[in-house]
Amino acid sequence: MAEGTAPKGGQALLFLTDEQLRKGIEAMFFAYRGFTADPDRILAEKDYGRAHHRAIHFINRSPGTTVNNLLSILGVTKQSLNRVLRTLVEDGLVRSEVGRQDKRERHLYLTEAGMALERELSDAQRDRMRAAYRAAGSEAVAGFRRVLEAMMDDSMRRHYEALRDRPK
Amino acid sequence: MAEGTAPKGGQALLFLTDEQLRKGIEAMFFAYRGFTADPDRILAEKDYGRAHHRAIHFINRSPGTTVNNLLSILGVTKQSLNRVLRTLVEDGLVRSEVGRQDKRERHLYLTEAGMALERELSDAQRDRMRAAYRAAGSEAVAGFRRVLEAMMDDSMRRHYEALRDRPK
DNA sequence: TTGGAATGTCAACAAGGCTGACATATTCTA
DNA sequence: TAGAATATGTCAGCCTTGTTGACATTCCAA
Repeated sequence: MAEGTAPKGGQALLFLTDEQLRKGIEAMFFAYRGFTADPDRILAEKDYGRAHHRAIHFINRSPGTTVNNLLSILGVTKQSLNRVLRTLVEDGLVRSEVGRQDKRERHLYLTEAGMALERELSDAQRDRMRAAYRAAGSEAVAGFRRVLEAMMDDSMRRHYEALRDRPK
Repeated sequence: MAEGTAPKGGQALLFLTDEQLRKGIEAMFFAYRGFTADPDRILAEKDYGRAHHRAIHFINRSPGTTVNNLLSILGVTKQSLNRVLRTLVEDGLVRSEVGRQDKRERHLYLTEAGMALERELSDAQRDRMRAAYRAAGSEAVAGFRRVLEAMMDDSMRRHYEALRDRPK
């Protein structure tokens, strides 16, 4: 801890100018565009959008997840998610199974084709992330994650952490 | 440099697992939601959207900027931007002035009312950013920015840097 | 066994992206 | 100076992805 500040309590009391904060805000804005650019290009070719990517990503991360769970991770309405899921099921990328215990629930899985697209998308996104990490160095990476984690809403952080250490 | 890796060349050769990269990707996703949540709430009350926020932000950052410049910063079509600008001008938040040298250009400025909304939005966003920075510590902040900057497309980084050190 | 809660589907609407075509004013250039 | 190029605005229409409302099915508890 402690760098460019006088640490008083246990936590360093950072001196933060509006200018520094504003740079962080703009960095976030411009970087997010880069973050989504590569998958967006792949998706556009296949007539899918970001919503499809998000669904595919989290189904892959938690195979067998229910629609409701996905809903609360993605933070959209069920109607909105449903439209995306329907096309993915129609196109044979996602399989939807009626729950055994509770038949109201649908459990979602990627098919082989779904996994193939997931790999293509996440490879592209990981490539950029890897390049950024390499360019920034390992200390930067740790800091990057810490700031992002602190920026999340609590409900999102819960989802994030629930996914964290599952090696897939 | 060098942490959890064997530094070979001048640049540390980070050892990055897919797992680490995936966490970074998910952190980015969930954090961006938090990043936009507060302004989104304010905007919703006033029947504006994120598109209005973006326009207001960058007009504030570069008063007198032209439509064309804004277009290339925002990366949208002029039709799309125009729809937003028209409502902002109609509502008296933005002023559009015919250029003195080149009368084809329009120069954009925030009105008093526009500045007031800008302050409200950026205060909310800065508050969250400040809290995240404080929670993460000053070393983390530097790393955060470095990774984000490395993640941008070149064209976006140019815009970002052009804005960087202007104290407003 | 029945009424309420949970889950998911269908229909319709809005915001904000997009393309294409075109008008207007202005500036630059051959 | 005529014509090309530039900067902006506008109309029309499309798509994705959000929204709300209405409704069907299933489960569970009183």
